[in-house]
This record gives sequence, structure tokens and C-alpha cells, in this order.
Amino acid sequence: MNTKKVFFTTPIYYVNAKPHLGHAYTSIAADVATRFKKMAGFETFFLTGTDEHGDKIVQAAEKQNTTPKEYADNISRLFQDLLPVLNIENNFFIRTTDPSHIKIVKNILSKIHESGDIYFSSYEGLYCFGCERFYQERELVGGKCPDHGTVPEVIKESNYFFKMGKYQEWLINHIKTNPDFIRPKQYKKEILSFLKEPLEDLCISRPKSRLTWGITLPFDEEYVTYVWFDALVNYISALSFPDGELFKKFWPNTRHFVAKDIIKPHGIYWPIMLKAAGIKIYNGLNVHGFWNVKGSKMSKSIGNVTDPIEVTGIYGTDAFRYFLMREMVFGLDANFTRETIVSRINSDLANDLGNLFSRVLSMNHRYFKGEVKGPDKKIQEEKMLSLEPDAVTAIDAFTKAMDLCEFHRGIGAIWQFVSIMNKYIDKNAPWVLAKDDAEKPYLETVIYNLIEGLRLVSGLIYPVMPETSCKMQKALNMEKGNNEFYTLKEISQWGQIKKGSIIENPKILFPRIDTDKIKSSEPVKLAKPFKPALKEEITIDDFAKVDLRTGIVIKAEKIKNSNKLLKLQVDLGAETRQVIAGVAKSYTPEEITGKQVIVVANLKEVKLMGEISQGMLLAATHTKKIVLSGFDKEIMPGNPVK
RNA sequence: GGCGACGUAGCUCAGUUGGUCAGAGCAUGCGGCUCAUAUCCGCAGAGUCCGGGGUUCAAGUCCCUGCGUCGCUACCA
Repeated sequence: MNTKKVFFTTPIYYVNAKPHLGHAYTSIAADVATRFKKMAGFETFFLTGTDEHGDKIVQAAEKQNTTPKEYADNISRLFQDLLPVLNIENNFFIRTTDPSHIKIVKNILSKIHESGDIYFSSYEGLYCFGCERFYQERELVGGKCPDHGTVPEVIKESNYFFKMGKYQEWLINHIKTNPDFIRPKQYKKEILSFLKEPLEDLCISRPKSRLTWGITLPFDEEYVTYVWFDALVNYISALSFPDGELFKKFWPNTRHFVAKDIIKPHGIYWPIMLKAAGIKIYNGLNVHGFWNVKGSKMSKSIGNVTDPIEVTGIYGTDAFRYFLMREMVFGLDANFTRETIVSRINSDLANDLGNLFSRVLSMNHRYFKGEVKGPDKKIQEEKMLSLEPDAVTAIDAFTKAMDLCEFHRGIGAIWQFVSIMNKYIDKNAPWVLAKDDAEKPYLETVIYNLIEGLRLVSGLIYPVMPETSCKMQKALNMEKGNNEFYTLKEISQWGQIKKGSIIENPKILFPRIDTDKIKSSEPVKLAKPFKPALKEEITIDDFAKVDLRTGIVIKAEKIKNSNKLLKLQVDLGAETRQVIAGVAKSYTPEEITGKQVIVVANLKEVKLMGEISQGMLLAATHTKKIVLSGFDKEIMPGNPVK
């Protein structure tokens, strides 16, 4: 038997926070893809796990007075416990602290090091000891660390670097010649556009003086490897690279599922790492968008971080899985609100599918005491009663869409068939046929086709709603054993329902959710979200750190080679400051001269386009329009503004 | 500022290579049925397919430009 094989992964989730909606989506999407491929006859392997090394974990652990390992154990446990709640059937759960993983990371590092693609180099940078990290100049706030408010020190450090630039052309070519390598295609474009600029080499180490919570480099005891190098290797360490059966079986028939924020590591570092280590390149990357919640990005300060366990508890696992897969166009962002999920559940699940199931089975019960009758071939042909052609169409559209991870379309194809069945009932009006004994064969044919249709639907929804699939099949006397399912091939054959068997009166598949109740129990929050999102709350003391003063622009001139910056001399009373302001698009030097402005007077000076800037003007911006702040009456320069 | 994506009915969005492409779902209104979870079925809305140019016998669908939204990136103080 030469079965086709495919390997699906989620990213390994960083253990610095508990799982949220986004994690749940990625995992469910990969689970749906895996289940679908199983239906299509593939042998599959599905991997997820946690990423547990690095600075942040050490810091978080210290805060809780615990060890990094213990801290990681706790959060990793949360991710592991989430899986059964979401009904995710992973084959393995990897942790970057697993000894076997660590061994393989070292193996790969050695390989690349030996081939000469890792080199040692030192560099100077601005280092904040509080944060234990380097900052780029532009990341600083007023020349100070944004977290600690201290001025970072210039220090020299040596590290190991991975020669990524060497493989840039190769990668561009690889992406172009493998159109499915990055999907959907907007992300392929994004990566290619990024690759137009020269790739910088990747720093892959940290000295142990700064960080010990990591994997020691095999070629230098004094260093640990850093972030992505450790994390990405999980995809093959979990398969026991290089000699494991799993690796031989599944690599490189791999599709990685990731959210759009980590396409660079996966679309650039990872293939180059594989190439440099002489390992085959994985088949492809499936990139999805973000879930916004109530119209805003999920964030702690807004308080809309959504807990998948809580949501599942309210709506049920299958409904939650259905909603996520149906609502999000794979690749694009989507919005999560109580209204949208309730609307999906009520109209798609309760009204369309649930009610169809209920009405068909109860008619069968009412007219035939639950016994499954067969179709009358003659009448079926005469009146074109067979639903088989529509079923074939549905299976076909479903399969095509699911193959491309276009889950929303795959589901759409099933629901189109559901809609056809509802119309079919209306058209043939079984309740009318039931009044006339002569129409009995007609009635039997209609009901039979409907039951068959439900059988098909029960099979097709399996990847998305495994529990409901099983429930329906049980009701239809078509259930398989535990954890078993019908393959596409098996469900495709029309006319499989067991004639003569007795089908019970149906139970409700999906109860409707009373929207009135929700409205009354939930205070209406119609507040429009801020755009951009509101920053973190500060105290009056925080604000008091900013020294605002009144000023008057006494001189203004353009800066060469800059279409945005003006060089201003601003009178602050006690002294005249030079301020470089990015207002040239909206103000000419003539216009701005003489204006009263508000100046941030205690801002650390910086150089912009070679000119010293000793402050900053307050202004409002909307797109490209800039409007300076000012006063409605005359005021002396140098006054404090509060 | 640079690069890129997008802008289609009240809402969420489909619309492949230019010619039944002006659509679906939800919401709304009216009508029908009663098997069903007050569910289902039918009909209606008509929307300058963001504005303006252009290519073409023919353009949401191609080109240019303006505006708007979003992403990446930068000299954003």
C-alpha cells in the first residue's frame, strides 16, 4: 500500500501567556485540514507544542518566584489542556525543553556550523541592562529605554551569526518556482517584496552571561542559541530527524499553519536553515489573518482577549469550530463578536441544518413509524426526485475548496446542499402526499432522498464538527466505531442508508440561542473603538514627566533631500531651540513662521537628516494632513502647558 | 516617504484569464406552507461596483491619477 502522506503543524506557542482565540484558530484550522486529508485517504501526522526558552520566560518566572522550567511547565500545561476542549487530535505535542529536541537542535547547529554558514562576529550596540537586550536607536523613547527610562549603554558583544544572505537568490527562486509554497498568494507577494532588500545575517546566539535559559551551542559552551533557531527546528525534531521513521515517512510533505505575524521566520529563516543544513525544503506554508474582537485587535489593555475555553463553554465545541472556520476567509482578518457567532449558530446551525435534520426525521417517524423506506425508481425518474446530482456537486466543490484550505468555501458548499434540501421539501410537500395513500411511493422516495442527503451532510461536516457528525450518524443508524469516520470515497456512493432500520425521533442538534436574553443581560456597548487603539493607561505622574512649553516659531527653512522635514528656530523665552519637525507637507516655512506652538521641551535631542533637533511640536495628524496645536489668545513663550 | 493589498446592496463579503457580473448570506418588508428548533419556502429592495481620466466593439474585471482604509518598511520627534 502506497498511501499518500501529509504532515501538518501549528507553530509552537510561546509560553509567556495563556492561550487565546488566535491560538485556538490556528490549531483548529490545522486539525480541520488534517481530518479532511484523512477523509481523502491520506496518512497524516499532526504536530503542535510549546516554545519555552528565552529572556521573557526567565523574567516571567522570576516575577512568580519560580524557575523557568516550572513556569514553562505550567503554561505549557494550559496549551495541552486546551486541545481536548477544542477536540483537536494531535499526534504529538512537542516542547522545546524536551531532551530529544535539544539534541536535534544541536545536531542541526553543528551541521550548519561545519558547512561554514555560521560565523563569529562582534558588534557594538545600545544595551539596556534592565531589559537585558539591545535597542535600535529608533526604538528608544527620548533616547531612553521605553521600559526602564534609563539611558542604555554602548557595549560590545560577540555572537554567532547565520549567513542568510548567501541563500537569498536561491530562496527567491524557490518561492517563484513553487507557487504553492506560500499561500494565500498575498503573503507570497509580501515575502518576495521583503526579499527585494538585501537580507541581513541572523544573530542566533546569546552569551551565557546574559541568558542561560536556552540550548547551549554545540561548538561553544559559552553561548546558547536564540529564539527562532531553537523553535523552528521543532518541526523536524518532533519527527526524530534524521533517522526516525516519522521523519522518513512524512518529511517534506509538510504544510505549516501560521498567523501572518510570523511569516518571516517561517517563509525566510526556516527554508534557508533547511537548505543550509542540507535538508529537503518543506512543501508549504498556510498563512492566516488575525481575529479582531469587537472590531479591535485583541489586547490586554482593551480587555478583549478572548479565552477559547470560556467561549467553548458557552456555545459548545462544534459550534465554535464551525464559526471560526466559516466566518474567517483563510488569510484575511475576521471579527469576533457575540452577535456574529450567535447569528451563525442560529441561522446556519439551528435553522438550516438542525431544523432540516429535525423535520426530516420527524416526518419519517410520523409517516413510517421511523422505518427507513426505499425509493421508488419509477417515480424517482419520472419526477426527477433524486438528490444525487446535487450531492455530487456538493462533494466536488467541498473537496476542491478544502484541498486549498478554503474552509469557508468548503462549508459553503455543504450549506448550499442543505438549502437545496430545504427547498426540495417545500416543493414536494410531503405532508400533502401523506394524506393520499396513492402517493405513498412518491412520499417514500422523497423521504428516502432526504435521509440520504442527511447522511452525506453528516459525512462532510466531519472535519469541522466531528461530534455533530457522529451524532447525526448515530441517529441514522450509520455510526462507525469510536473515533472513526467515513472517507470521502465511502460517503460518495449514493443510496447507502440501511433500509428497514428504525430511526428514532430526532433530538435537537443545535438549540437556538435567544438573542433577546443576550441583549438584556449584556449592557449595550456601542463605543466605537479608537483608531489607532488607545495606548496603555498612565497616571498623572507619568504625564507630569513631559514638560510642555509655549513657543513661537521665529525662523523656518526647508531641509535638503527631505520632503517632510522643516528646520525651525523656536523661541522658548529662556532660550531658542532648533526643532526639526515633520510638517513640511502641510506648512511652508513662510506659513509656520510666527506661529504659537506647544513644544515638548525636555525631550532628549536627536539628529535627523544630520541636523540637531531639541524638542518636538505637538500636532494632530490625519493621514497626510498635519495640523499644529496652538492657542486662541496671545501667550508669552516659555510658559508651562498642562 | 517607499513597497503592497483593498475600497461592490444597511451589514459581512463572492465576483477566475475583460463580453447574462451587477451577485450570495445576514438584517428589513410583504406573501405562502405547517413536516420541523416561531423553523422553512417565495417575492421585493435596487447598489453612480470609491471619484476622475484612458485602452477597447465591450471594464468592478486592464492602464493612469486622486481620495480613503489596512499591512510591511523608513529620516515618522
